[in-house]
Amino acid sequence: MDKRPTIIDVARAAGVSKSTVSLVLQNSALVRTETREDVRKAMVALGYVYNRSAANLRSADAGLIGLVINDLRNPFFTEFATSLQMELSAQGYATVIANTDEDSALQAQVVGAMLEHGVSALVLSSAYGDVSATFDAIARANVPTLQVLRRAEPDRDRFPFAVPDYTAGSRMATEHLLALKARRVAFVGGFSGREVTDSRMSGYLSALAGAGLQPLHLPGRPDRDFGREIAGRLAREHPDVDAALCFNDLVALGLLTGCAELGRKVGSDLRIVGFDDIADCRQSWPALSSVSCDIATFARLMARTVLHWLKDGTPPPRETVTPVTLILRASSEGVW
Amino acid sequence: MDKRPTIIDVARAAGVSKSTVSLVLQNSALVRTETREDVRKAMVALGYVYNRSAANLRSADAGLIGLVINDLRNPFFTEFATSLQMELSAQGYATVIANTDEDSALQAQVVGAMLEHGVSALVLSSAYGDVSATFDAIARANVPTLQVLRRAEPDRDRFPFAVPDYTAGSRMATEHLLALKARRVAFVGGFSGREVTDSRMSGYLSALAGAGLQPLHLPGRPDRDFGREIAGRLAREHPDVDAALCFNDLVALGLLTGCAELGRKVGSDLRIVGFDDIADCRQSWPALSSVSCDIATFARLMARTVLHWLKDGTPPPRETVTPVTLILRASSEGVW
DNA sequence: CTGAAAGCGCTTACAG
DNA sequence: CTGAAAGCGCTTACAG
Repeated sequence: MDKRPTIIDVARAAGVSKSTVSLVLQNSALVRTETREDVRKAMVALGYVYNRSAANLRSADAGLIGLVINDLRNPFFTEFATSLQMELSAQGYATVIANTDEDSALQAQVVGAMLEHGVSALVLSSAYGDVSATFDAIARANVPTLQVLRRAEPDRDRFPFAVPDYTAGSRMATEHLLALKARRVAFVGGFSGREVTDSRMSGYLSALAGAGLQPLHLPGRPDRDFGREIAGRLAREHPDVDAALCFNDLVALGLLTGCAELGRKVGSDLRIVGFDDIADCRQSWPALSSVSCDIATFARLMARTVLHWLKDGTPPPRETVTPVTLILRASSEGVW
Repeated sequence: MDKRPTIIDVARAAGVSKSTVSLVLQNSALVRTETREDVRKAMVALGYVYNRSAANLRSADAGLIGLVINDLRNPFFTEFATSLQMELSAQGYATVIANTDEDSALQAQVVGAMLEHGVSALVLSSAYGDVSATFDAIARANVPTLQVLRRAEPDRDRFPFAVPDYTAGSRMATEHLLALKARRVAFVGGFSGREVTDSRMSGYLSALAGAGLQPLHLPGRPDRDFGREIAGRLAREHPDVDAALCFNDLVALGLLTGCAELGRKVGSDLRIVGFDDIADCRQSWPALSSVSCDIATFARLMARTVLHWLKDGTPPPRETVTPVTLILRASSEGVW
C-alpha cells in the first residue's frame, strides 16, 4: 500500500512546477497545450487521483450535497432520492445520503455528520417531531438547505420549501370519484395535524363540501399493512362507502389486497384512488388510479434548484408548488 | 454569510492554543477537565463546526464510505443500501451513494468521483458489462473494496466478494415444490450466463436432476412487467407447468398479477415461489412464498466487514456466503 | 497538561 | 505561459 501520488509527484515527473499541474487540473487556458499533454501523461503514468478534500480547503464548493430522507424504503422516496442523486452526479456532484426512519434525533445526528463533512448544500425531507436541533445546526453552519415534500421548519425565507400540489391532486381525485356517481367517499390513511395529511385532505374536503357531502376520515399508518387491515373495517363498519381516496399508494395497494381477500370487487363495489403514482400502480390487479406527482421530474428540478442556489447565491422562492396529474386506471373506473 | 469559525477562533475565545482545542476534539485524556469545559463552551458559543476534510488531510480515515448500486429502485437493493447506510452511520461513518442503472460507463464515472472525494472504502454491487475501468481506477487509488451480490471482477484476493447462498435457496425452493407433487417446475426470469441467474438456477437444476425431471427456463427481465407478460405465455405454451420458481420477487409478483388477470388460481393450478423475500411478499394476494436472503442482516454484516477491514488492515475472506431460508406462504402451499 | 512549529495536498494571487 | 510562496483548517510529534 504505497501512498497516493500528489501534484508534486506529477510535477516532478512532468518537469514542471506544482502550480502548473494545478492549472492543468482546472483546465486553465493559461497552460500551453504541449505542457498540458506532458502533465496529463505523467498523471496517467503515476496513477494520480485528484484529492478534492485538499482542494476544498482552499476554494469553496466541495462538490458534495447532503440528502436526508425520512423513509428511504418507501418507493416514493426511493424514486425521489435516486433521481435526485443521478441528476447531481450528472452535474458533477456527489451525494451523501442518510435515512432517518422518521427519527428526529437520528436526523439531527446525520445532519451534523454531513455538515462536518463539508456538504455544500442539503436537501431535506424531514422527520416529524422536534427538529430544532437539526435546523439550529444547519443555521450555525450556514449551509443552503432546501426543504422538500414536508415543511418541518416554518422559516421558509431561510429554508425554502418545495412540494407537489397535493391539494389540487386530492381535489381532482375526489371530483373524479364524484363524477362517477360515488356518493360516500372516504379518505383512508394519514394522520390529521400532519402537514402532508392535511394538504392531501384539503382538496378532498373542499370537493366534498362543494357537492354538499360529508367527509369520512379513517386515519392510519401510511403503509400496506394498514391498507389491508382497513379493508375489513370498511366493509363491516362503513358499508355505505363506495369510493376511497387513499393517503398514498401503499395504503391503496394494501386496500386492494384486502379487498381481494374479502372477495370485494374494486372499481365497481368500491372505487379506489391512490396518491404518488409509484411504479407498482401499473402492475397491481386491478391497476391503481393515482395522483401522479411526477416525482422523478420533481427530483431533477430540486437538484437543479439547489445547484443554482449554490452557484448564484440567491435562494429559490420561499415556496415552490409543482403540478400534479390524475392517472386513471381500472381501480376507479371499473374497466378491467 | 460570515465564515465558519475555526479551531483558531475557538482557541482565542477559550484562551488556549489551537493544539489544545485539537486535543479536546479528539477527546484526548491529556487535557485537564476544566480546560476541556472551557473549550467546549467556546465551541458552542461560536457555533463551531468540525471540518473533517481538513482533519483528513493530515490523518487517514475520512469517515466516508462509498456505496455503488446497480439498481437502487429495486426494493431488494433499496433495503440493502438503506440498512448498510444506517449501520455505517451508527458507527460514525457517512455514506456517499450512487445508482448506476446497470450502466458500466456511468459506474466508472461515479466510482472515480468517489475516489476523488477520498472515500476510505467502497461497497460495490456492480453493473454487468465491461467493468475494467471501474476496477482499474479502484486499484490505482488502492481503496479497500468489497464486492457484494454480484461478482464482476474475478480477482477476489484483491476484491473480496460476499453473497447469500443462492444455490441452496433455489434447491430448497425446488425441493419444496417437488414435495408438493409438482411435476413440471419452470424457472422464470433472468438470463443464463449472468452470474446471479446461473447461481439461482444451479440449485434448481440439481434438485430437478435429482428427481429425474427436465428443467424449463423462461428467460426475461427481472421486473414485474416481465412476470406479468409471462403469465399468458405460461398458460398458452406450457400448460403442463404446475409450479414456477422465479428469478426474483418482482417477477413473481408480476406473475401473480398476470394470473389474477387470467383468472388462474395460484397455489393450486400453479404454485409460485419468489426470491429475495422483499417486504411486498407478505402483502400480495395470495401471499408470496420466497427465498429470504435476510438482506438487512446481510447489509449490516457487510458494513461491519468493510469497517473491520479498514481498521484492521486485513481483508475479509475472498468469498463469504451467507445462509438463506425458505419462507412458505399461500402462493406455493395453496392455503389462503 | 499546554504551546510552537511543521506539514497534509491542494489553490491562489503575485512575479517574472 | 510558468514558478515561488502563502495559506486553507486541521493533526502530530516535540518541547517545556
